[in-house]
Amino acid sequence: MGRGKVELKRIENSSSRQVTFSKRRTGLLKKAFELSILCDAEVALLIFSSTGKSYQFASHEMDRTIAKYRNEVGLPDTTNRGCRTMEFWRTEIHELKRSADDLEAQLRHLSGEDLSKLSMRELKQLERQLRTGIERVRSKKLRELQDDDQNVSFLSFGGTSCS
Amino acid sequence: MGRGKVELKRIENSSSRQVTFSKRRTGLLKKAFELSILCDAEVALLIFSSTGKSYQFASHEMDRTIAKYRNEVGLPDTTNRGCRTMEFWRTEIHELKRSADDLEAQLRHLSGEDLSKLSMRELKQLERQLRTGIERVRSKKLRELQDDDQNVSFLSFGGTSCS
DNA sequence: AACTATTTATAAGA
DNA sequence: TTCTTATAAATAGTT
Repeated sequence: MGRGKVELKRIENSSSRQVTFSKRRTGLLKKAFELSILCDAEVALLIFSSTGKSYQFASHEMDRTIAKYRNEVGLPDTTNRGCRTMEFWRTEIHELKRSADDLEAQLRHLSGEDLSKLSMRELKQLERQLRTGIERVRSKKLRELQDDDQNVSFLSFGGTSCS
Repeated sequence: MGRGKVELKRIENSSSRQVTFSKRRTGLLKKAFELSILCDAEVALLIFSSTGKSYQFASHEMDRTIAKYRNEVGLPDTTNRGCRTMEFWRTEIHELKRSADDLEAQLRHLSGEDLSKLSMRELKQLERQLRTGIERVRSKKLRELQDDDQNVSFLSFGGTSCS
């Protein structure tokens, strides 16, 4: 984005590299922040310049996010020697439950329940989504039936040749 | 960037939020990668969706970058008690994630995706569910519109009486 | 650090 | 999910 396209490789000119680093670092941090807010995500970003200066962003407690990562990867967390406080787990579970609630609300909406809080815009979107869904289910059904027909044709052809 | 400006706050509509998460996550990972290449920087990025799914990028060894961070910040290494039940919590979280995955699968089915493993019986059931849902959404929409009409009638009656 | 011409990212819709 | 398109945002090169 800018006056010219840039090849994806280390910028050789040191001062250009420095300037680009500064601009893009800012942009990246901003976008990490936006993602965490808009999408309710947990984001941690660590940046070290080639000269060793450090910059970071964490939507939640940095250590917590790192702990989650270690947990995910299956490695023991070196911060706490593999142990975490009760609070960490409590929060983790609470958040997962919250998102499950969210998913359940979506399911209710798609079943046409609990619509009272939805705006007209959301209702329209929901209807579109349902239309699409039903469309796809129908065409899948049709395909299945056609496959069955083919089987039947094949079988009765065999039968005919035998009689 | 897009057809409209977006307010910087949690996107309420859950499926829009998911779509935005998917797009922006991709963008963010890409930019993290580009920064590391163009500017010869060390970058680590951890992202967790609200449903607990994890995504990451590391230009170098992730642990190395995290270690650098810890070194930078100074190791505040909090004490750790009550960590014997770690396995219990791990399992607990694993199960919650599994049930979230389940819910997500159901949602995909209702959106007509991922139908390949469903039997004809299940497809029929799904179609019925979708029919019911769309019916309910439509009647809700209708009621809303009728309410609007009433408001409009009321307003124009008022207007008329004033002119 | 500011300025813009351009490129990129992405929101909304299909 | 993936594509398309209109628009918003980021940023490369310049001053």
